[in-house]
Amino acid sequence: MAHRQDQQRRPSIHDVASRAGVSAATVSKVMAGVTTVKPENAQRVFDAVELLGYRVDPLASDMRRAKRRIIGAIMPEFESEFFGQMVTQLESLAEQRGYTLVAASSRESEARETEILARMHDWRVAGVVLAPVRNEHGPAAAFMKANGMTGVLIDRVLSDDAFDTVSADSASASAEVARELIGKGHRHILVVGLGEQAATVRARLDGFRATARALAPDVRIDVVLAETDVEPLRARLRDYFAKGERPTAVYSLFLKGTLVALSEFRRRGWHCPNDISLVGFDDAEWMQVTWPAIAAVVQPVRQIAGHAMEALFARIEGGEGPPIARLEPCRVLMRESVGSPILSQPNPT
Amino acid sequence: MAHRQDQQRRPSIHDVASRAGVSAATVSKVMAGVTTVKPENAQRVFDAVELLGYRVDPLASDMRRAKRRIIGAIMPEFESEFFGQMVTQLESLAEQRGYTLVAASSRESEARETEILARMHDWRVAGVVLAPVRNEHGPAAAFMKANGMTGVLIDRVLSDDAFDTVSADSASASAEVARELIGKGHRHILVVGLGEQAATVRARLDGFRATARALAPDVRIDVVLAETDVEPLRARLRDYFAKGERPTAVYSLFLKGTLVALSEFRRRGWHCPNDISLVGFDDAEWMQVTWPAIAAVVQPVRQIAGHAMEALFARIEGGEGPPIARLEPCRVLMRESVGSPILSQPNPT
DNA sequence: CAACAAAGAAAAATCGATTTACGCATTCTT
DNA sequence: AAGAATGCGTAAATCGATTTTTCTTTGTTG
Repeated sequence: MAHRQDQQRRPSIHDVASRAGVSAATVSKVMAGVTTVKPENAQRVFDAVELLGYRVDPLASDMRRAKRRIIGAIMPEFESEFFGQMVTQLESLAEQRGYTLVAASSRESEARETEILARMHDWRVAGVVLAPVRNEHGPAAAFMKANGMTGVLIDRVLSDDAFDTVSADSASASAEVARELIGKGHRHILVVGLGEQAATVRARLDGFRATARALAPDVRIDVVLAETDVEPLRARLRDYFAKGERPTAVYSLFLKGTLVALSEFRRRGWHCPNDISLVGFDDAEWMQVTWPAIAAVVQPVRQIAGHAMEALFARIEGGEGPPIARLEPCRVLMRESVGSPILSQPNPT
Repeated sequence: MAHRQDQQRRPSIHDVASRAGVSAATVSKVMAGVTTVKPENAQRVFDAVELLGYRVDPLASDMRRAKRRIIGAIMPEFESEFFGQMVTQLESLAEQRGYTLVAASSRESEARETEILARMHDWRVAGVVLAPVRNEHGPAAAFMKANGMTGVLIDRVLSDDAFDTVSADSASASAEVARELIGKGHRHILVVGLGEQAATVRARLDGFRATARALAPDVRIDVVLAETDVEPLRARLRDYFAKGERPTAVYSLFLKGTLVALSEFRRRGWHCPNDISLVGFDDAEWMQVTWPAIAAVVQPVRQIAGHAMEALFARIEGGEGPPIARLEPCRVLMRESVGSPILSQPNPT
């Protein structure tokens, strides 16, 4: 009997109340830490809670609030280290504040992004951390605005007129990559990337180009981009090389681009850095153990997650004022995949 | 006014009811697809729903049920492709059934695992997909049993007396790796891995050893394992090689082990497959673009996720019977990192 | 000591659904 | 044609908390 009750039905606030000989309202106050309860009664409540193993039902607890203690997170994907770490961080930060994080993957689809958002709106989430598939001007952000949702935009965004934004300082990082490559003597550089529409791609491209041209006006910068899918990018890159183009360095604006570039190098039998140099935006654990180690721009995941949550909770708690656009500085790790083009000329194709 | 209402307060079932001129109970029935409502009334409800943009509040809707339409997922981490894909799949499957997935990372800690589970129990989740940090005998599974929770155990498990389990067929895959390596002529093989306590490590090790010995009784198999952390493993591996041990192939039982092995090869200037062969459990996208491409055992993520959810929902819907332990077959991709030891002897250290 | 203020707790309303119990017409049996 | 069965709805109870309102006490003060 007792056993069965333990297993089947959890004690409610009323069970605690009757056990402690007080009303449910008093139990609620004690649980919430309100101080206007006589110490003696509070103790009786604590004892009953202990005895019954009572824990507040967060679902019932959220019923009466307009803003529930749930945060939604929407990421383009979960498979990469970047978003994996991001979700881990966000979850941890939400938990610290007593919120539950519900994460969902838009799987690189703007349509799904909006569907997920609608479902999160159904849950009356207190706020949303959205890493949009393309940029801040998509239907998802519009949905959030139209429905008066609280949220923060991260990663593939620059700034918005309704929401706070937090992203990596792509332009500065790209400028540093440009300095490194120009400094090493590269004068013909190919930039590859996915996500033509992503706000950050423009920033990365422009930041790179401006700095490279400023340092070496004679530099030639070619660009090969594709929208969402990897295969079109691969095809375009293949065409580019098939035309006989022979840049001395490749700068990839996204992780997937780095993988595509590497696999094209493989196909052609080129090795880094002797035949060609490579540096990519987005670091990954494997990049430091391969031979050669791959140079990469490291995004400050913790800072992005931290500031995003900070901004979000400030808004949830009623913070006013114009939206803030934050840019977090990146680190550029120049590894073995980058060398000097002088050294790469001895055995030309 | 109207605008404000649109933005601030979402319509409730009562708003729909009064607009349609019926009771809330009738609206509830129409939304649930009950057929005992007069078509005319149903139409009025649909119209009102359309007009007001009404959507059921899942939180309120779950209030009255014992089993809420929420599924919990606990993974050791989110940073690797394997668990990233797993969460993506689980989320998609939960959504298909009208459930919300709440995912959390135990960050490789059994203590956190239990805390998360307690929180999910507070939410009265209908079921849990748990990928335990160590194995099925940890405190998390015990907690689930003690509280009568419904759940499925995946990945680092073999079988359990209370829960259905789904995992990769580590033993068979390892046997195939053994056949490949022995077939290529390797007679001194090092097995490295993390997670001594993981159920699957034992299976992988035993499967490998049994088959290798059966095919080549003279084979020498060394083992270097560490519990949870990467650094102790790295140190042990370094010691092992420092002693002058010179296996012709390394089989890593976990992704992190593969990374550690690769970085140790780097340190010593060894190249695959000429100086040493390498094959790892767990595939990753980058493994096919590096030079050499890294041989790997591919785990069937979709199958594991699919069968886990199938088993879970069967139990949620009251399915009886003894727990089922499922093993899903893996694919072994032999890539360039594996060669013949004959070829690797020309330039010995 | 009457009058009034402040404390503290209980009662009741509320959040937004679902579900049960029951009422009122019709329709079906025999 | 009386009684049972059925179809379709509604009112009210319920889920488990929080919050507002009301009601006792107790304490203070003129």
